[in-house]
Amino acid sequence: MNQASSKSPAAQLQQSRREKLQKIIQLGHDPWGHRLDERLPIGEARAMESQITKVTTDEGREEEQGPRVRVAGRIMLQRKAGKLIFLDIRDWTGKIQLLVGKRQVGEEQWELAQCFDLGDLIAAEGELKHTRTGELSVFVERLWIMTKTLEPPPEKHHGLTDPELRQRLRYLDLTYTPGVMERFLRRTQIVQAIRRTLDEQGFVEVEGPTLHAIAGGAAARPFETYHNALGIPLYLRIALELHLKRLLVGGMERVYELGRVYRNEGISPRHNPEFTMLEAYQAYGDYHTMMDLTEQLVLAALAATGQGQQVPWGETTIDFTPPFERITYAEAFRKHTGVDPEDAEAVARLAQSLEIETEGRHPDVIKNEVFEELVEPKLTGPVFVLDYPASICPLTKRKRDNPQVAERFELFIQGMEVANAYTELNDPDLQEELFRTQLAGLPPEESMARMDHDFIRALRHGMPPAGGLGVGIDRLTMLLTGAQTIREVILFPLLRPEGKRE
RNA sequence: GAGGCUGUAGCUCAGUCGGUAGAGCAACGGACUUUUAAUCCGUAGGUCCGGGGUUCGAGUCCCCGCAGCCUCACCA
Repeated sequence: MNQASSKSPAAQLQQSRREKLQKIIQLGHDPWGHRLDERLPIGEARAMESQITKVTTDEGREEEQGPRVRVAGRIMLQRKAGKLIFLDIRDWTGKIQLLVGKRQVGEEQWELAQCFDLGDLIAAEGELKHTRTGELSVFVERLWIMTKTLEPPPEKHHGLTDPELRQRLRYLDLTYTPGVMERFLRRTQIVQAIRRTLDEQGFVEVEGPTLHAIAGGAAARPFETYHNALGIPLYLRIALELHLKRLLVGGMERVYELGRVYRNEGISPRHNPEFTMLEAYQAYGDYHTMMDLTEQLVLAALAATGQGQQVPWGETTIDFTPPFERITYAEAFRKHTGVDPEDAEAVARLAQSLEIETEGRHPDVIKNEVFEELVEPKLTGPVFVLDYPASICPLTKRKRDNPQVAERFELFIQGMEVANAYTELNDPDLQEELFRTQLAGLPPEESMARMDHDFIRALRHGMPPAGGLGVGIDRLTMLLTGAQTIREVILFPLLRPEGKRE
């Protein structure tokens, strides 16, 4: 019959929008808009409600007089009532109703308003007053199209609910799913507060390399890539640690990096292949120094989100009242398993009952698997677990009076590992030995590849005794914003590529 | 990587026992100068995730694949 009926349904939905786009051009407007000065964020415009006064007209009627405001935003809702249109527009500070009357704006502007669709970005100027039903509104005298939209927005009351669509179409999720924008803005506040706190304490922020010839500093499978001109394989970094420690050697006494690391591993509600990590190193400190710092960082982040110290989390509440509980690894183990962590045989029996492989493995590794299985889920915290078995801590200094125990702590909240800190190992010979022990069991070519000789050389040049801290920013943000999955705090979590479209 | 669940209009969702694919919102046409998820009348819109199979007949049953979610595995 006509071309429209042969088009795809999506194209048919676009068609009326494209026709309106042409109409806007015919009316002499630019459908893609341009700079707009003197515009007020909607939140600020709303705050001017108090400036509205009541006056009595010459005819003796009482009416309102309000300030002139100019606002811009996306059309969320449109109600047409004859020669009157009510538009709800929204920017990232709030929502406000616009009242557009044909008589009030004139023929030309009225024609322009006929070209508006849900989702369009528009601007309006007029008097801020209340409608008859008391709704604060802009009584429009002038309208602009700022940007025409060609796709229909999501359903107006439910928004997007399909988690896949929410992640793929995050740009829609941000405006149409309640709370999403707020959560990501909170994430920014958290990161800002952490930077501010560190900066105030004299730390300097640096940017280390993300391409590593040797992916060290953590145990994780790296992403592999290749440099064409140099003809060498490279890895995306899995940790910030080894380069920051080199800077400690270089004399940067308080140094941190807040950046992305990449781990080529599984995806889960708590794992995304790329995530944001803070690592901070303080010369002449130790793990207790970093424990205090961690607490300060968490509290500063919390304060920045404008919340109290009781934070809702699912069905329960997390109590961030300082000081956070502190418990040794051994005590925590005993408390939550009922087994003496020193009793290797009892630990092994417990491990076997959990179907953990014990054959030919180091007792501390077995113990730690039991710990992860039975203890970590019970650490609702916030709780600092300190003094880890030395054999599972290859980058950590041992306790002076007990070389079996490493000066390391982890901060657990709701069973999640949020922070990890050490008194940093600075003995180059011991470090080299621990690397070798750690790598024993790996094929020789792989173990040589992982041995970072330059890092050992750096230690031989002298790294001051220091405390080092790592904080998982995504997980911390989850906890401070009530997000039950990491995908709710990462703007664009990794997804498989979309199949064919159109 | 394994198992379970899910996938229907742009969006949110129904779809009985296997018998011609539905609603709301959005869109389009019409009425309405104080609406609030506006309302009322009318119209149009489908690769039922993809591919095979069983059947007279498949959105529905079976097999394979794709994607998402959950659990597990991996994650010193």
